[in-house]
Amino acid sequence: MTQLFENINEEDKKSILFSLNAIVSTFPSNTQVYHYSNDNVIGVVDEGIVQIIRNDYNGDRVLIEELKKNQIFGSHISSITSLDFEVISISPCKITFFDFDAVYSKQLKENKAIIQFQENLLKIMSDIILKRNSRIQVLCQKTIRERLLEYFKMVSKQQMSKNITIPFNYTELADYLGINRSAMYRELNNLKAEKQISIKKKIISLYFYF
Amino acid sequence: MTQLFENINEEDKKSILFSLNAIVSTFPSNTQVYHYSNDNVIGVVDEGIVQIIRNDYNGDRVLIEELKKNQIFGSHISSITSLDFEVISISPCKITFFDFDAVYSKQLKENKAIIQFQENLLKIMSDIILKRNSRIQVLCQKTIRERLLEYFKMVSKQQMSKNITIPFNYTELADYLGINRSAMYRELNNLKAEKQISIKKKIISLYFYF
DNA sequence: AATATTGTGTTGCATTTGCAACATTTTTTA
DNA sequence: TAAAAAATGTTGCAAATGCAACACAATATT
Repeated sequence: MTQLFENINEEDKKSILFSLNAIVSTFPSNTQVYHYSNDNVIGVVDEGIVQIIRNDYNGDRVLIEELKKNQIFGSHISSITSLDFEVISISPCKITFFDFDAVYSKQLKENKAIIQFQENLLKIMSDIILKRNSRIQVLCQKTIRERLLEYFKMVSKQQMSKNITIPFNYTELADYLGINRSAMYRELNNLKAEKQISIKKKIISLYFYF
Repeated sequence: MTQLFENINEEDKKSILFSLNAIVSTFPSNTQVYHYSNDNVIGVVDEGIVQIIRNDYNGDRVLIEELKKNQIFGSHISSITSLDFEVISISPCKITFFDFDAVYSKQLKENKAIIQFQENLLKIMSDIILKRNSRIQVLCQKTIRERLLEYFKMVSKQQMSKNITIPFNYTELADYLGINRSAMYRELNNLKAEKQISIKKKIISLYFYF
């Protein structure tokens, strides 16, 4: 996974962050990390874990994404341009905010390191697009069983193992898959009964071929 | 919507395309436009319409996206790194292909217009991410009714009207929403019966408040 | 212009799903 | 460490959904 300051030395990093009006903030757990504004702010997670969540008009919450160290969010890439989107810390965390529009300011065009920075940003964006595509692939599956299996295959490919570790708790997993939690448990039990999978806490072993 | 060569003159455009090993190809309707390769190729739709499609292991097709003039696709941003992804022309079309990795080659760093090109590419990517997020928002709705309404709201916002024009045929719309076609019709009829919407061919009028 | 293909629209039925309402366990917070 | 909150796990039931199998209309193809 590409990082924002890959191949950029400390000095250039400081200079870039200064030019981008960067601000570093810390937050306790369970706090709103990002408030809607008209500026195109990008946030980088330096420490901790945050979630991008949208609250439905009917009260359901949609977990858009969970972000860890070095991952980014912002109005340009997270649809958090409306009030129903939230970025929430689920552990104490440290976030660097900077101004997206400033990335292409004239001032910065003089700085050579900015080209590397832009390249990193572009690669991060293409990573995000690939992640979103995978998510769409899973969500397009019609049945709960198909969603689970598609998701398991995806994670198995990422983790390069048939024993996968779910990066969510099971309530969040249901949110992520866009399905009802209890219906998900039912289907997990069916899969267990058919010996397609086995579950030990957050480790799921896949016994089917793909 | 940002375009790849916005604020770049013809001369610079030619120079950039040359450096990126660009090739312009034309295709008749219903043809495979993109074949999997190890290179990180980006395709730009100059004329016509193409669809990015993934064929499921169980035979269902998932319509990832429909692309028109100036929109882009590629291995870096379309998950078309595996053989089950296809890019299909649904009308005669003209496509410019270029090498993604060359965008940051040393040769190009000497060219000033490339900075504008990189900026455009970055903005296009953030547009794509926003589009994918909207799609996820729709697909996370649990019922067919909710998906339809969420989608209608989204399109209404885009088209800035309560009389929206569906950019698909209804079979494709069902694919896009990840639901069964006949179940979709049933629900559309329910919505009509409740006078929440009315349908005339591909124009749907929304009567509910949001 | 005739034929083939694709899209539209409907319905019955079996299956899947969401929901509510629980009990229980685990984790967090005071 | 006690109390509160959140997560796990289960089940019955009503409602929603997918699927198959149609008929018909509209487009494309030869």
